Amino acid sequence: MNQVQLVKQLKVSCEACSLSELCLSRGLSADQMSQIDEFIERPRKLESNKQIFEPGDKFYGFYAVRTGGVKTYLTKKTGEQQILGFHLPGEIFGMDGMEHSSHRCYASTMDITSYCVLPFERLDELCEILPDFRKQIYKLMGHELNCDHSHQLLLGQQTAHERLATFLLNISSRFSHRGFSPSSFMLPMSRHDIACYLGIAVETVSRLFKSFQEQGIVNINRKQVDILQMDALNKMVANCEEPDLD
Amino acid sequence: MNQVQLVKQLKVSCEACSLSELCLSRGLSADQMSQIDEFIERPRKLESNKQIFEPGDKFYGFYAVRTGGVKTYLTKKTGEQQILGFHLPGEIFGMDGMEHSSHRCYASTMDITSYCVLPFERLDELCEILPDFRKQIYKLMGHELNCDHSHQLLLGQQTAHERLATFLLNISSRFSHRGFSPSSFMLPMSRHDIACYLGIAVETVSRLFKSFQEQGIVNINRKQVDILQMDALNKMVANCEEPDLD
DNA sequence: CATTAAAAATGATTTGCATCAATTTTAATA
DNA sequence: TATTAAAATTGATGCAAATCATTTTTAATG
Repeated sequence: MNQVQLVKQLKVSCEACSLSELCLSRGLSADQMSQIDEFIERPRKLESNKQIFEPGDKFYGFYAVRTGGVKTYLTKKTGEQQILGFHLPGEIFGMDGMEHSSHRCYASTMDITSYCVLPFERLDELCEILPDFRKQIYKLMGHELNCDHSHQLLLGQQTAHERLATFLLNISSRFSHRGFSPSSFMLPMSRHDIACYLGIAVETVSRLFKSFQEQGIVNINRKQVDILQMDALNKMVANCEEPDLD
Repeated sequence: MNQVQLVKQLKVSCEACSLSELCLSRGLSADQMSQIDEFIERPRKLESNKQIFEPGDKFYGFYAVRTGGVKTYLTKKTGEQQILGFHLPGEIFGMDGMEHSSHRCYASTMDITSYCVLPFERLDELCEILPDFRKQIYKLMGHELNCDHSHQLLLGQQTAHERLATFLLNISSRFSHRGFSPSSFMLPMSRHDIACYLGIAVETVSRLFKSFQEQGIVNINRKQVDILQMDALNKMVANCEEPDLD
């Protein structure tokens, strides 16, 4: 392989990225997409359990997960962490830094992970000149807020088994949107992380997975999840949800 | 009073508004502020317990509380509500509608309340031409996210008395920023709403208020709160917080 | 001011889940 | 492949806070 080809391979391209339908460039024209391409840095790669940023770190921009998985979280002084969100390929995180130009939470990889960095100043410039892109950014922020709101409902009002069912359906739906099976997938996070996201104890996660399996609702082997009765899960969360809109 | 004066009085003005230091116009020049003035509608007034919007309602824009108080919330089908946030004078709500151009949560008044409506299309136009204003909007959205994150930490990891102490300190600090006493104020919301915000039972709120009072930490009479030992409250939440940044 | 309904407070009881403690399984590393 | 540490599971026990039931207080209305 010659020099030119190598450089080409290293150069990021949203146009070529298999995640372009999910990520920032969603709904943009090829022309607009190439404008984003111009400033996106070469993807960075980290192994599992590495920190991407922590509270106080300067806000550099948004982060887009390409492969692997990232968790964002807050901690109590006693060490317990509350996981705010799991971020799968094609998803964006880091918006917590917008308020003070410095981050307020931690972000760590949960697996070997590669991600793109989208410098905020460049995004802002695009916002100035591309109304469509601006709308995309608004939408993204609204989405983030709505995810947090659902999480608040879960943490404040749902029982442990409702929480776990909600979690499985949420991950399933996100895999499904990326074109993968909604009923068979690998969880990128540990039991401990699931517990910290759901606000329950690890032991409870174990026991509930076992219980779901005994009821024939799922098959769970380590991180491999097979949902056998999607309706049973849906029924379990039926009382927790708002009716579907638009 | 003649016709002209009457019209002038009805006309909203961010410049003249006593909340301008808190609300959207924060940090803008007088010139820029007058640009906002041009599209803000006459404030609307509602009595207590009236709905401003509900899930599915078209997203018209942001809302700024002038007087009174507003709660935003989600509900389970069984009726329980999870309050997502309380919105006091000078604060903004309604950003949940940005994702789908329709709201995802409910917003209701908790008191006689007047509020301004900020049409989103107009805000967006200002974003296009005023980089400073755009930054203000980003900051606002980041703030909203960070509030939600703190709330997630509270709901997922804090005990009932930590939650109530956090709540009192949070309200205190917000009143304080508006120039009111941090240690003596009227709560705009009912015990039930406090419970729904904190993810605990109303009875628990009553009992904890009583317990705090017996310890001489606060004096609570109906909705009037007097904080006697701010340090005691701070100590109570000491393990829950991240170190202060910037 | 009397009547009624809603909100808040108080007490008794229950329970879902945490916590504690101990194994078992899986993964990491020499 | 053996050794070790971390992750996950399983069981026993305790408790914080929910739930249920009742009373008291406050606010609303004729």
